[in-house]
Amino acid sequence: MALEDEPDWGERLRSAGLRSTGQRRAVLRAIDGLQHATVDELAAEVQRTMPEVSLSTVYRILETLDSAGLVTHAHLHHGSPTWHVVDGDPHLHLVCASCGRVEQQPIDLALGLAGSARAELGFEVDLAHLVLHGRCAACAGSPGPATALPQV
Amino acid sequence: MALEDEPDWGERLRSAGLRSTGQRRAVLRAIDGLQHATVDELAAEVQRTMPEVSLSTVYRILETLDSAGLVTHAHLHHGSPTWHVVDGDPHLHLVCASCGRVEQQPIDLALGLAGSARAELGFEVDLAHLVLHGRCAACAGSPGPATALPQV
DNA sequence: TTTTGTGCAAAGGCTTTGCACTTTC
DNA sequence: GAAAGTGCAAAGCCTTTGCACAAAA
Repeated sequence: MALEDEPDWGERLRSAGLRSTGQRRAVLRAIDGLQHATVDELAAEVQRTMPEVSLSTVYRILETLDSAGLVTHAHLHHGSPTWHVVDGDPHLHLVCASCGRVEQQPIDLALGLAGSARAELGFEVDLAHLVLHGRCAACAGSPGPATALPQV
Repeated sequence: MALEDEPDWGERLRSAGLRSTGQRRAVLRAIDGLQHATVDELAAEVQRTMPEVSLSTVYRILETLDSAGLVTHAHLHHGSPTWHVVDGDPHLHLVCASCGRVEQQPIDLALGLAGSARAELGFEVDLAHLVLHGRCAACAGSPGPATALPQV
């Protein structure tokens, strides 16, 4: 979030062998800023500063960035996928079925599971794509003050 | 599927407070037989014996059965959800990103993860909805072309 | 007989595609 | 200047909905 930490998106694009266009940088910036945003949310964010960017361009950019490995997506909710930047910091997602909130956790949480799957089944779990559905602390019954605001 | 083990779908429907129609029984039978089938696959299976059953009817029946708790669905792949009957036997799904195969495993595999999530985060994981993406033993081990095949 | 379910066809929403123009390298 | 990217609009899925008819209770 800190502006000074803002990655050099142009550089990242070039490193990935892609051309650095204003639209692509804007989409990267939007994904990085919004975290877990849907296509429409990203498009809206981009169009705030570049109103002429079309939805189809956003779709195409997302696909390009995805195959280049710069971003990835997960199906956290039923409808559209949500997107986020691929950092050096893979994480898994916890999605609350009650309040809809998404939280991230380091993949360490699931290292045991991954180990078991590998040892017992030979299955290599992709932890960065792991989504845990369930109920967050607030909704599961902790009497605590519900931070249970609907996402968005 | 041993025929003698075939559940009495009409009875199940009635118990759930639903009317027992030929279409509903056929959809239940198809879900039970195909396992992890998509809407189109289910419709095709049903239409094999009841050609006049329309796709919209299958959609409506799935929604009805879902809210009645007789079946459930998971988003195993990107597109359509896949459906399966709710038995006394919850399981989690392992989806191979290379060959697209889906395997089921008892939820025991992830009990440790669920415990950690509860203890450390207060998050109650819904194990029956857990999907592990990754590479199955065949695709992870064999350096073959499997890793390059687009999912079917 | 009343209530609920189904078939058909049309409408909706989200995503992809074609083509001419613009931008990057 | 060549190759790649973008905008716009149209086309394509998949899914839902409206309405008259059919089936279940």
